Amino acid sequence: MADKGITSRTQDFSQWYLDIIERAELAENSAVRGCMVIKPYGYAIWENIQKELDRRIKASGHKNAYFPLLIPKSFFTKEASHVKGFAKECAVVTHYRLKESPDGKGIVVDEDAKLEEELIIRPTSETIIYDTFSRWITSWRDLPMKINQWANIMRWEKRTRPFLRTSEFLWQEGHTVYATEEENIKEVMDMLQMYVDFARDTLAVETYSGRKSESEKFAGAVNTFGVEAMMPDGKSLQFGTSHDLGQNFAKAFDIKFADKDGTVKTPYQNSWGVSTRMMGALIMTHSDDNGLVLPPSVAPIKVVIVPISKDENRDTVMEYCNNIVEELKTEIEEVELDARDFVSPGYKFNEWEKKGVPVRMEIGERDIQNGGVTMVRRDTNEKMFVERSQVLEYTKNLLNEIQNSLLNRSQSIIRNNTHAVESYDGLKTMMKGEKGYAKVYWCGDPKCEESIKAETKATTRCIAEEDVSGKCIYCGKDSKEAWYIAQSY
RNA sequence: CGGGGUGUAGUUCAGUUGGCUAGAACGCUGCGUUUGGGACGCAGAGGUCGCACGUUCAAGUCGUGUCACCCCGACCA
Repeated sequence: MADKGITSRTQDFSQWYLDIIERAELAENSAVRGCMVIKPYGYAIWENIQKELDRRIKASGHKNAYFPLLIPKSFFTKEASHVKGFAKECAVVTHYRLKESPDGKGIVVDEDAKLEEELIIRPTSETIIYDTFSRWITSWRDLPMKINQWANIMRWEKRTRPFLRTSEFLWQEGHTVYATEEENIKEVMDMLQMYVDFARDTLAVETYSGRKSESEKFAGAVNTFGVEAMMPDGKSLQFGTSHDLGQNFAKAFDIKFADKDGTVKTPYQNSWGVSTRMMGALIMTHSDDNGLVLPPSVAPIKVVIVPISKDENRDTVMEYCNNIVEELKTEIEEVELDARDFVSPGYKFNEWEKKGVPVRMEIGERDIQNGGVTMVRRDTNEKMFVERSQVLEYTKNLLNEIQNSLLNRSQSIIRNNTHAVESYDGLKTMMKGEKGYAKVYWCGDPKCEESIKAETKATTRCIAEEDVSGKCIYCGKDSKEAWYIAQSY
């Protein structure tokens, strides 16, 4: 079941992984660790993800905007629990100028150019956006205010892992302001569901979603709801969150509006985001020992055609291939003809497998004589011969079939790795072995949660069921809630 | 911040009790032969052995210091 190989590959930089990203080498003595360069092929995957997410976000009524990278320290400290949650992982800008070193060796910070107030490189943008909102919002007519930002952010994590926790990462953060609590909470849940649907339909990743515990919630939020995916090694990956901010930030940033009844009121807010981390979920969920496996919906190249020819018949083969490319492109944009004649077909097969292209066509003299093409699907490595006249129709169906099949596999992984656990000993055994999600009763006491974490490394991921009755797995007291708990990234 | 480890070619690494002009594989460049699962031959380019100081006739190798990175923890909306 668990493929430890895939997981370990996301933690080091093996060869095939280097097709997508590489470790940033910023400088010989740079203290910046855990930044990554996203290569063109990797970025193309991200762009496909962005495109579909952006469509869904706009469909929910949000408009894209952009706010500054640098946040004055004073903004940052306005909401008490927010600053407490992020303070330990912030990069701080203190100066605005360099100068030649007095000893003539290189460049040093000009101490005369010290900023009066330090600037924080955004670890998230609530504070700078809400400072702006306080000026944008004056009347009930300005609400709801629905804004989304695509940006990079920086968190100085003590330990980084490629994709899963990098110092700098790309994300999308949505910020909404409502006049009423009901509207606000509805959207918190709607956006959570949007992420669940996106993961399922586009990434072919099945998830659990629901409310987070007090200790796991966003710094400054009333409630946080998370989306969790199961990785092949039995650990859970949180790849999206939706926060009910209540009036916490509105009060801290003095966001007010005059309502229809003439009184001045404080609005309600929510925020939600997903990051390049979900590319980690995508890679770990689907890939195998031969490299990436990409769902067609996000694959930069959906079909690759590898011509197999010798000098004598190159023209014939290429003409046949070009003809097929032309036909495919009428309905499938992402088709690539690998016309390089300086690498062997075997090399190409391997290379496109590493890159996770869903469908490969191998076309040589033999196929032409048989009146068709050889097709190979990446997810199962199954080879098939398809009549020339059927190629377009067959390819479209095959791409759908691959998308569905990857989702089915993800669904069985999450299902097969979820177990209702009654006894604490059972939980300990599970977390030492196969891991996965334990569905347990928990009384809600943070002390039980903390002890479970200390003894099993498992944390509460999200609530599984409310209004049920059972006994807390740790203390045995009455519990009305079942929770998914797991070790996590 | 604790524990462990590593710094030698673009990459991964070898380099013996200190000893000759510092090596291999992959990658890269050129020419030729190849091409249905990571082709082969020949010729080439490529190194301040992390840095500093020390011991020695002699240091990639030993010592001290320093810097950087990796792994395991702790931490992580």
